[in-house]
Amino acid sequence: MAAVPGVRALLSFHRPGLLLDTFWLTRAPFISIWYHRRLCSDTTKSDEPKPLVNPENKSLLENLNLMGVDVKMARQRQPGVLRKVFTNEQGLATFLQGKGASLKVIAGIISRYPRAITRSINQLEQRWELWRNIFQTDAEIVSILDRSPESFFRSSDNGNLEKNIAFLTSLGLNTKDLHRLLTTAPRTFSNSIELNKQMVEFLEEICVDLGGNNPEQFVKAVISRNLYILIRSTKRVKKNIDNLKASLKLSDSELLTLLQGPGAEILDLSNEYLKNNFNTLQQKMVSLGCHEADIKKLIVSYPMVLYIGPDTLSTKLDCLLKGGITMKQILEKPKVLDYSTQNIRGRIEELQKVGYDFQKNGINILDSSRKRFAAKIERLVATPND
DNA sequence: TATACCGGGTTCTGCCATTAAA
DNA sequence: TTTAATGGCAGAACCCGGTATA
Repeated sequence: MAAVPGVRALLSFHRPGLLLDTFWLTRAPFISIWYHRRLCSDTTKSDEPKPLVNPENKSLLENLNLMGVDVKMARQRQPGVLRKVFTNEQGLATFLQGKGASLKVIAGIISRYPRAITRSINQLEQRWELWRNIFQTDAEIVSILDRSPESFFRSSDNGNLEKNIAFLTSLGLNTKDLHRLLTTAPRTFSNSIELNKQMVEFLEEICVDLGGNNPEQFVKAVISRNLYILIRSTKRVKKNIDNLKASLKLSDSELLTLLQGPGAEILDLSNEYLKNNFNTLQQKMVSLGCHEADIKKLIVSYPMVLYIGPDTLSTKLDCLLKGGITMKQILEKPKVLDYSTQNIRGRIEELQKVGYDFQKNGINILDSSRKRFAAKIERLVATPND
């Protein structure tokens, strides 16, 4: 009976859709030896206790080692793959090399997502072609695979991928949007089509519930503003929306405007993180003499303030206040919080050197690109009274 | 010409748990 | 029982420049 897995594996070898096309290129020389050894050992040592799991495939390990794969990492990630009899590591390597991937990149991909070596050449070629509908070059795809191998290899269901592309296009997302989506959140395309549909339907419902009359446009706006939304659960997004509504005491129309505007950007944050950040911000602002209306105003006009971690936000606010800027000014121009504390501190110091008066001239100067800021400083030095 | 407003670009994977399939 | 496929989670900002307007 112990020989059955080996026999089954050999029988399955003749089933369509398996790795026939490349297998003989990879370890064909090993198979007869392996099969013989497996049958002999299984029949002659039947008294010995059966191992709990199949042993690792030694020739596969040798191959992976030769390819520079971090076998220890691969074992930790997906141990089952190392026990497989039929794999396609050489085929995968040849395929990826043909697309311009270096040996180091290929080794990195297999180390981090070993299941990649179970994909057949046909599957790889089909999937690559589908991605190429969105990307201009192979190099772009290679760089994403290098960054996130799981996104490309986790599913072998190319039909699902094709349906996803069609579905996302049907939402009114153009090639540029799809490109951004696949570059930024490639996992979206490995989601089951049902999961993506679920999120889209959920967002449409939110829009309608809030009195919106263009749910399609709402969905497009949210996805376009937050490319990570489709790789989050509806549970998470719903809880964030509920929390925002309750904490800020927003009317339906205010919430709708917020969500399809800048508020979309914070919907994918973890529920606890968003809640904690809100509480910390509230405490900090109250301690600075702000009222509930100020807090609401700040979050509605600049929701990204809730994206900033508690320590960073506190340090940043202190830095601005210490530099002579008032809370009222920050509430008027919250975008200044976009910039790093280090950047703000440096700019305040430079402006103080040239005698810049924040009360008289405002704080907009802090919210400008490096180039524009430098040009402004030059002008201030040339004409100090400006 | 300088400033204000606003939106876009960058990047966000790696792991674990659960379910389905073999 | 094992493996494959899939869902879900934690983590946590900064900068630039086009265009409208004063």
